[in-house]
Amino acid sequence: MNIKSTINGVCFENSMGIDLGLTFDCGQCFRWAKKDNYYIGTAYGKTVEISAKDGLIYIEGTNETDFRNIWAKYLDLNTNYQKITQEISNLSPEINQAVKLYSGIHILNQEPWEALCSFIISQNNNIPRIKKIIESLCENFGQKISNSYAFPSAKTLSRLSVEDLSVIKSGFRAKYIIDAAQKVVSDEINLEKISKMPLDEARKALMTINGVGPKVAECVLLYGMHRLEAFPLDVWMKRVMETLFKGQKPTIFGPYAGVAQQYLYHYSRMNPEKFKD
DNA sequence: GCCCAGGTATAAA
DNA sequence: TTTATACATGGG
Repeated sequence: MNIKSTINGVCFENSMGIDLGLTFDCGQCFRWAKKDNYYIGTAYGKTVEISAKDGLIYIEGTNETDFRNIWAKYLDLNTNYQKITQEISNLSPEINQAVKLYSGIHILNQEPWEALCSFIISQNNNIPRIKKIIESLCENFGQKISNSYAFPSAKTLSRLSVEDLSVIKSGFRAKYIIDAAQKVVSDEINLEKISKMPLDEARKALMTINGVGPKVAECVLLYGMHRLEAFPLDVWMKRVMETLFKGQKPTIFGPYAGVAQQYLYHYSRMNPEKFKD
């Protein structure tokens, strides 16, 4: 990829066609805030501002080294999404339409621990409040980095009590966060190893954490471990379509099809009439 | 007040 | 194995 340094960051041609709004606001991540003409967010302990203009993507607050080591991977800039979306398009007219509308979504490479915590917090919750709780978690227990806060480590959170966590108002989820942190610190849960396990084994391991069920496990695998390859796309798609046509939300996440899932999620929200019986 | 939110643990059928 | 209910909190 051809990148250039700017005064306080880098810029590069948006040849992969990433759509920042769709990518950051589709529900896969919770720490990006939309400003006037850019998104500001924190990942891997670094805060940056990302914007798109005239076919270029600008990342402010970074350098070429961090771009290559962190942001190119985080934003999944080296995956051929155009090829994926073509495959998806052939599956059905609905998917084809959805792909047209939402073809700039990238599945991010988020940190496994952050994804695990975030999706524990997401259960029986809504996105604005999920974001608030996570921001509060970072402000109260994360390391300060300039004007922002890193996501707190498992080690930090493992020492907290439910009362300590009451400041973030996560409700009944507090005990789950602490259990996850303690299992990670004791190495009973090794996210690095789990990320390389066969899918069913990995899912089983994640679900030994109190408060992690099939849905949270899928989100961690998909968004925190980038296990996009693990499900056959057609099998997953069938599940989602069946769920949608039953009038329910697609609550089980998939593969590589995470891409398609995101399309479908948006598509079903934007065109609810098409998904009524 | 009542209902719901990208669910899960628990008890009971 | 499948089905009902509570769970903390805040917004509509």
